[in-house]
Amino acid sequence: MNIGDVSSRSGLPAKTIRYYEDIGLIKPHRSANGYRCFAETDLHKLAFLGRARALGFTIEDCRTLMALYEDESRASADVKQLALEHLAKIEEKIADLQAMHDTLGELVKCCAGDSRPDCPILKDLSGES
Amino acid sequence: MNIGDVSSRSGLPAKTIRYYEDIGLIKPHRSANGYRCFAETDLHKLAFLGRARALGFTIEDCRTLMALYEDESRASADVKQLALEHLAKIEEKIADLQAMHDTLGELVKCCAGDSRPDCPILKDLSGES
DNA sequence: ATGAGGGTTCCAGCGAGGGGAAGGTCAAGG
DNA sequence: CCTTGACCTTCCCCTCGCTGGAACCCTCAT
Repeated sequence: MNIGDVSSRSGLPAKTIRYYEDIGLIKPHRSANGYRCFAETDLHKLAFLGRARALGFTIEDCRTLMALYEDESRASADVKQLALEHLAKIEEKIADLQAMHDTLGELVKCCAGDSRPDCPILKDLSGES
Repeated sequence: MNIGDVSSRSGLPAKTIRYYEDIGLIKPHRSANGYRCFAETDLHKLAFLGRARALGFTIEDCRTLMALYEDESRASADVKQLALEHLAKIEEKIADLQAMHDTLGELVKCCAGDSRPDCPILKDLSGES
């Protein structure tokens, strides 16, 4: 398979696939003409990576997850720990965003949103509380 | 005021303050020795920027907000619209993160997390559903 | 022969700064 | 007077996960 086929079958842009090779996540062979030559296992790995990235795992997490996946003697505890740490980071981000949302939501609610210059949002940002 | 004073009084790192000057958000004067020389108004602007950034506004949003703040004849509607757009982006991010959280949470719940290699998380990532 | 539509490499850039080097300036202490 | 240490300056590279584009090569159909 050439990169275009792998791209459409995995849903990942060709650029991303080249990048993943660059950083050593996959190691496709090369044809005589220099083109990357992907096997089914490469496609499978790329799909794995796509799903892991979609769950928000970092590239380094993905590297670890792939290694665990390929290690037949892994302990599921290691996978679970990684997932739990990631889950905690997600929760933290949600909490941060939620705090912003609440604060900004309050300010927005207090803003008339008309043609007058009076604005509680700007007032808050400027420090007049 | 030198940059160190402004930094400690605004809570922003000196690097960030120099960066904000670089991209034209503030324009401190210079002393004879080449040091940046901040007035109270600069400090005030930096505090404004700090609060806007803490609410998750992008630098470009901050630029617009500052312009609105300094425009005595602004319409609060313009501020509110910017805030509402930002609020929508925040909500979108929260929704994305929440979806990840839910999916990953389910997988984690199903994973024994012991010394055996069997792992529903890896199973899901590998596409065996 | 030529054009379209693959593929390849390499370089630059995004946002919002952070790290650190190399050097100038200033006040206090010996 | 000299030095030390704490500031300040500019400059350039690094982050993360790609993305865009330039310049070039390969293959097949017309």
